[in-house]
Amino acid sequence: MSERSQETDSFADVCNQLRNHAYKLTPQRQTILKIFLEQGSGHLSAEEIYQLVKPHYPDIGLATVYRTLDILADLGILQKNDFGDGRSRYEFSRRDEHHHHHLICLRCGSVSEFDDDLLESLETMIAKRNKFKVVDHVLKFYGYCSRCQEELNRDA
Amino acid sequence: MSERSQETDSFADVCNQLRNHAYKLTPQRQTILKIFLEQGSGHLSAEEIYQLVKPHYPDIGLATVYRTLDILADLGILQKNDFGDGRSRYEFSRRDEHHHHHLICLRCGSVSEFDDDLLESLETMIAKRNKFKVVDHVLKFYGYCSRCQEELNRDA
DNA sequence: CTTATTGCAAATGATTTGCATGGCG
DNA sequence: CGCCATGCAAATCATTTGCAATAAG
Repeated sequence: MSERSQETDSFADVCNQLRNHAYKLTPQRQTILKIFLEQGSGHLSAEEIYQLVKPHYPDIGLATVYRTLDILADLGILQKNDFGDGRSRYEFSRRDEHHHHHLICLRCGSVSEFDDDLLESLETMIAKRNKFKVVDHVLKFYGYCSRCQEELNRDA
Repeated sequence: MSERSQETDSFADVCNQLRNHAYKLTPQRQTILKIFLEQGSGHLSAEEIYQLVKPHYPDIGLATVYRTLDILADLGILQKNDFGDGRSRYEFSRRDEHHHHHLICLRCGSVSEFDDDLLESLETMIAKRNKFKVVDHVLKFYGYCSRCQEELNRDA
């Protein structure tokens, strides 16, 4: 229940952001947005989003998906990630939410998330030490998720 | 003086690594290797390496450069980086040297490096907390280098 | 000798772009 | 109504691959 109203709020919210930036509120853009609000957790590629949108809006072009993702990422509504599989992956990023980082499994490719408190102090220290003004950071850990660790032990 | 002998050692060292893995020591591979040992510090793209090799070995093909970079990165002799400019960038990575991370300037594109002591403990903690076995990590800070900060203040 | 390696050209795969048409504000 | 947005197809761009010729061990 609280989930639904939260989703609705987010949707209206993003629509306003688009309007404020003089972007038109086309059905294609709305559909893509809804996909993210419904999925919530996934790290979707452009092609995956394209496939998910098609049932709702069959005439959409892949180029439109790319153009929309660009806009949403520029506005900070989506986070564009590179997990090293050759395509960009997008996830919904609630405003004001401090962005998280990723644990990428080298065996099954699953991606999980973690928040960083410690990284804050590391960032401050490094910025000071190098006279470098940090505006964003990316932290990824590659390794094996717990499930894959078990399966590897079993096979060995 | 100590620099030259160090370079020579590194060269012989890498040649041995190739031999140990049953890779042939072709002149193309040797030339590419020397480029890295001479440059030392740069973060070179495949195309840039190709251009640097050509004067020494005009008939080399770009595909060979890519293939060689793959091998050297697999052996841990080179570190393959993604700085978000759409091409991979390689740097020489002395064996036994704990790999460093990057400060990427959003204005001038310069890349500087820093080492991480604190990240170690962060890694341990996160691994424990998430039952995730970490084998590698990537940490990048995006922001403005000291030079660009000055220039931005001047212009403003 | 024997097989890994090479150069070339063609293939790939994600993303971008030109352009005429269509639709939001 | 004007101009942004769209769909389509063609263009890009980095990287990969098939293949016959070549060379390292």
